[in-house]
Amino acid sequence: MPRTPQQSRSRATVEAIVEAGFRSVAEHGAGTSTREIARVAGISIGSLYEYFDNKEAVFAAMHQRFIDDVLVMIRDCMPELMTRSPDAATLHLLQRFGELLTRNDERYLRVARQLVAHDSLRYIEPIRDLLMQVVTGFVMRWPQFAGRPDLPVMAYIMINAGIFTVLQQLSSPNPPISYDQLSQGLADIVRRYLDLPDPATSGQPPQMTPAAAGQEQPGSNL
Amino acid sequence: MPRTPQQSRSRATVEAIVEAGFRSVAEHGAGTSTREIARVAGISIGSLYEYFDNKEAVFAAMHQRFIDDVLVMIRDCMPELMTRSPDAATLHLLQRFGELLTRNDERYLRVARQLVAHDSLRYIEPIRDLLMQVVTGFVMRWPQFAGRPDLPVMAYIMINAGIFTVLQQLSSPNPPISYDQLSQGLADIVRRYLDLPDPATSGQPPQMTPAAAGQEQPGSNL
Amino acid sequence: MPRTPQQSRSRATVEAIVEAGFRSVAEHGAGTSTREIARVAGISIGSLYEYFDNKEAVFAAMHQRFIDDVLVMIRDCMPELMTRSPDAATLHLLQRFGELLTRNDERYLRVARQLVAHDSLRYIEPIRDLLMQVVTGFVMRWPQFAGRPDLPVMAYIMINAGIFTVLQQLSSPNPPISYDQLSQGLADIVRRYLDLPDPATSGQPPQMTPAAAGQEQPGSNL
Amino acid sequence: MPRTPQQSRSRATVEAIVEAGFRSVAEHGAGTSTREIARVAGISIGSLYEYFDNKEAVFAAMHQRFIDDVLVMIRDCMPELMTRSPDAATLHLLQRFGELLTRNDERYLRVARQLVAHDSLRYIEPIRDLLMQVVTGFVMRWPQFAGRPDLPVMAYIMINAGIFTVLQQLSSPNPPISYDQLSQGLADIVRRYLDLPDPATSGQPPQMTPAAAGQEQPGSNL
DNA sequence: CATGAATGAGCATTCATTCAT
DNA sequence: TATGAATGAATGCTCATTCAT
Repeated sequence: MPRTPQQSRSRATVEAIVEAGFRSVAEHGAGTSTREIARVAGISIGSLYEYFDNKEAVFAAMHQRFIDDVLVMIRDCMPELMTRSPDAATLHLLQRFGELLTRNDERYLRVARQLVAHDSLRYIEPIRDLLMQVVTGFVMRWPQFAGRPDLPVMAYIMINAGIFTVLQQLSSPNPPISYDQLSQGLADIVRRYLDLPDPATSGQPPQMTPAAAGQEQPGSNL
Repeated sequence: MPRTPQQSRSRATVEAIVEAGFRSVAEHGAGTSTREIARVAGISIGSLYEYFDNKEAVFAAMHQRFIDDVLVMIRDCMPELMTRSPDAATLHLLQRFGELLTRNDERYLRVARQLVAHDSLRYIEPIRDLLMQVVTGFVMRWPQFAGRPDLPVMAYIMINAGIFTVLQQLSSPNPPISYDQLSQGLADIVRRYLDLPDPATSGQPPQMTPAAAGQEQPGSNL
Repeated sequence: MPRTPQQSRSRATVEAIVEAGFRSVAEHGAGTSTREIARVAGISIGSLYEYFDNKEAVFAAMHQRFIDDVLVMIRDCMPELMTRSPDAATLHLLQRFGELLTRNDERYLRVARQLVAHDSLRYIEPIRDLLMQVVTGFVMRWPQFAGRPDLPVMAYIMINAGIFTVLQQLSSPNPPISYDQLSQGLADIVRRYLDLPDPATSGQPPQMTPAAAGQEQPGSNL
Repeated sequence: MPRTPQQSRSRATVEAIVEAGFRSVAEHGAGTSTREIARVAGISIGSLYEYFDNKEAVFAAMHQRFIDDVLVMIRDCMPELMTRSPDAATLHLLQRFGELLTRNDERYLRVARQLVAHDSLRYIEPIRDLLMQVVTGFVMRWPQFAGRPDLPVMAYIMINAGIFTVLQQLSSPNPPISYDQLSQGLADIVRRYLDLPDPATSGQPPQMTPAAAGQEQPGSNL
């Protein structure tokens, strides 16, 4: 029955343990021991168990920390995203997501791969849900997309494709394509799905207004 | 240390161990023990170590077996694939891939998720390489795709997207979309990338000839 | 190290700890922790160690409390016992003893069994000594018993037999005989030892006077 | 899943562990560790767990060993017991029981006290049952006892009284009475219950025949 | 070749006790 | 006096691996 961190000292210790958890996983993999985590945190093994019920709880805290940071990142992006076209927004989000995963010695990247291996995949649902909200936001701005019956399905697929190809990309020691190419490719898939013009070949301004975008594509093939 | 299986008896034992490995992982998860594997294989733990250096080697053999079976499956499909349009071929391949992963108590699905969690992601490179060959095969039949500078990149992305979204789909207890929707969606992404006509709305026959396909889409909007 | 409780506040804290000890043992068994005892007592673990040297000391205090309560109970009974015949007194005492052991969630029963398991059996000596005094009291009232050379030995045996068979009886989930049968049986053993008449078959009043009792059994076969 | 000891080597190891269990409990008390038991047995901790599921299983084996030895002892006595009067048989049994408990550094004495402390009291039921059979044997030889309605109850009480007073006696460092006095006293209680003549004062031979005993006590208070 | 008993490092977890505040 | 965070030795148990037979 670990204490709830009420005081600043306790809070700092909890923080140190989670931090040590990331570091230990980075160094020894998912099979790292509570002893190692405590050692890295600079506390005794007994103290670790003062703050966490068991090893699982430490990992859950790490997972939650990762998820929370992703959610914060997306929310931070939200206003910026809404000023862009869907494909440009995709590009922007992928950049930010890649940065987040590789920050701090790639700690989140390792944790994210653990999440895939465990049943813990459910942990990423909040992320998918928030991204679906982003899609909904776009639909309100580009009403011509609203009628597509396959929008929810395609959004779900593209979100998953984005998450997992990025994970795979960042986990590869020698990826055959660059992260930029990956991002551009995913954005291209989004653009094609929405029948948006190719900014590289089109003479039109890439930063079209939502209203204009809708009018320019009256014959949307849906 | 362990002998190379030269004789048929030895080969059969190795086979039994790998098979037992799949069964044990299916029943006890990735943390299954060498004892359990030996027990299921019907041999002594000592014999297991006659044929495999260590536990890791057994898992590596299982991974290799999985990869080999995927490669065989793709090669088997190859003639059939070449008679279809790229998007129809995608659909066909995804069906076969899904079947392979869920065969035998989902044994390959479990192993595939382990591959993601480990550094073992490199194991799937041969699969990607073979799929790239499939793409090359299509390019030879549909010459109009050959000139696309982004083809290798987009193929790589779509292959990865296909593999990982399928893994994620099959691993979800309650996926929000069906496997069929996922396959259709991925095929749709391929179709849009290649500017192929939507078989559902187009009045043209979906099983167009390669030559026709090229000529029918002269004004491709890319 | 721990202070002697001189002030009422301290005395109350000691009391709270002992009380919490009984409650914790009742709930978590003999292996309950000092943390749990402190928690139940509503004090910090640090405070517990202000009043008790160690865990053992808390248990010793509980044992002492149990012994003291038994002694008080016997002393309270004393006048009543002296008005009865020895076998009737035995019956009365066994009833009171049983009640004491099962009071308060059987707390004393649990403690008593611990005493048997530990070397702590010496704790019950004061009880035996007091019961021997009860016997002495009877001897003064029934002088004909005084001459028996085996009286101290038999008294000792019967006292022990009474204590342990009662403990065993109360600890059994499904005892083959009832507590009442046990008490009657033990009283019967006392009655037979003293050659007292069977109250069930004898026409004489069971509440004979001590003097009469002696005269009625002149030919005692001892 | 510890192996069943099939081979003589295994059987010897199991034996060594049980033996070490007794020794460890003798030295360190009931709280002795599996490590200590393994050390005393001269094997590794891993081997201990090859033969026993867990610590509890080792203790259960010790308990069983004790119970079995008591049962064997009683069965060995049985023919001898049946040639004696009930009180003489009681005396004989108590001597043998005392010897068994104090053999081998009093190992069984310590274990027996543990049995009292645990819920393991149920372990001694087989002993009580066998002793009840002994009583039944006597009843068949001394038919005049058969009609006593309180015989089962009194037998149960005396058996328990015998077991627990002996345990208590042998556990006391300075018992106020001798083991011989205790045995004589318990036998005396039996004799009085059955209205047998006092062998010390009676001119009759103590080894009366069962038939004679029945005839000599026609006015048995039953 | 096969066996399986034996090993012991390692792990998660507990808990009596201390001591700085 | 009181607190409770911190400690770390100790425990029950697992399991990959070895090696004598």
